[in-house]
Amino acid sequence: MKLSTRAQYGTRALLYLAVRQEKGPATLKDIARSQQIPLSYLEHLMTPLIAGGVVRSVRGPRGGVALARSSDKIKLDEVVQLLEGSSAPVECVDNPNVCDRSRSCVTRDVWSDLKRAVDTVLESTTLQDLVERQKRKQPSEQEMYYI
Amino acid sequence: MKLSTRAQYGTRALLYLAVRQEKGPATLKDIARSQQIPLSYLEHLMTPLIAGGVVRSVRGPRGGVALARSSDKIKLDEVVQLLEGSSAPVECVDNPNVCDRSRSCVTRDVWSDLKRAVDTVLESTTLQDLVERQKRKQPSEQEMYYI
DNA sequence: GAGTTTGTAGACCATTTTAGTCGACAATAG
DNA sequence: CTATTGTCGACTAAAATGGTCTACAAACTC
Ligand code: FES
Ligand code: FES
Repeated sequence: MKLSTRAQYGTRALLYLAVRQEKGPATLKDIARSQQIPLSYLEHLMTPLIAGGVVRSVRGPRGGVALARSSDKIKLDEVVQLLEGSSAPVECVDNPNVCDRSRSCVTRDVWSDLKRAVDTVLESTTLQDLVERQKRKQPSEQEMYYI
Repeated sequence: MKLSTRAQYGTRALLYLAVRQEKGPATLKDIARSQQIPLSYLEHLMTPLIAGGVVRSVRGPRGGVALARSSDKIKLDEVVQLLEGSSAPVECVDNPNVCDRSRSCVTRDVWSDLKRAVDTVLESTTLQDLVERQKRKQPSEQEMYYI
């Protein structure tokens, strides 16, 4: 039940954008430096986030990326879905046909419960929630370095 | 958030043992055939389960493996732990020192929530629960083939 | 419109993990 | 002793992961 670095890096990057939302777009370079993510890897994480409508980008000088919506409208389940795919721990939870006996398989029921539990957590957490938790933890922090 | 085949195969194998618990040990060969698991792979799954005290084994003719305890005393979290390691989605949840800022990291808090949610499901499900769910689903099934 | 600054797309690659095989061996029933 | 079972370790093929690099496209500045 591991999460790849994609979701970890991606969430950190989005949190960074959420914190400085009013300051306009941030460059990928800034995000990469501040969040300790390899720049050329971060590019690849942005692609699905942009395609998924979570982030918008502006090219050219003074460009960068920013959240496409306000942070309280972005739930983590969407972020994780875009970066890692479904949260189903085994494929047949989403797609019963891959196992021929899935109709009567009780282990599949457990894996479904697992997916439901994970989604419940991720659906109930928005980027704004993270920003607020962070304010509570380090109210006087000036810049947000590596989380 | 994927589960490897180890946990899937392992759980199926244990469920098989739970269903036929009173019949004494089953051979690995039987389990492998019935649950569609490569025999030589199944051997490797049994090792940690035996070491972890979930399964006991008997060598020699008429030998095999059986549950080491009654099925209602075996929770799935133990099984998954033995076969996959911790359910923590990122390492710093279990071991905060791997990230230097873990004290103030809010994304880590989310991953902790995730682990908690997963563990809650797995701790509240025993092999006996699975057996009962199965009886309810296919009360007249004679043998348990591939789940 | 030349030049610089940004993001975009794709091919490419090294390492690690996963899933599995194989062969030798150990225990034990008969 | 021998057949039958489990045990252990080395090995391997294939996939996933985590990343780099090059070429390019858009947009702003002068
Ligand atoms: S249906 Fe897919 S594991 Fe049983
Ligand atoms: S502390 Fe490990 S990801 Fe933030």
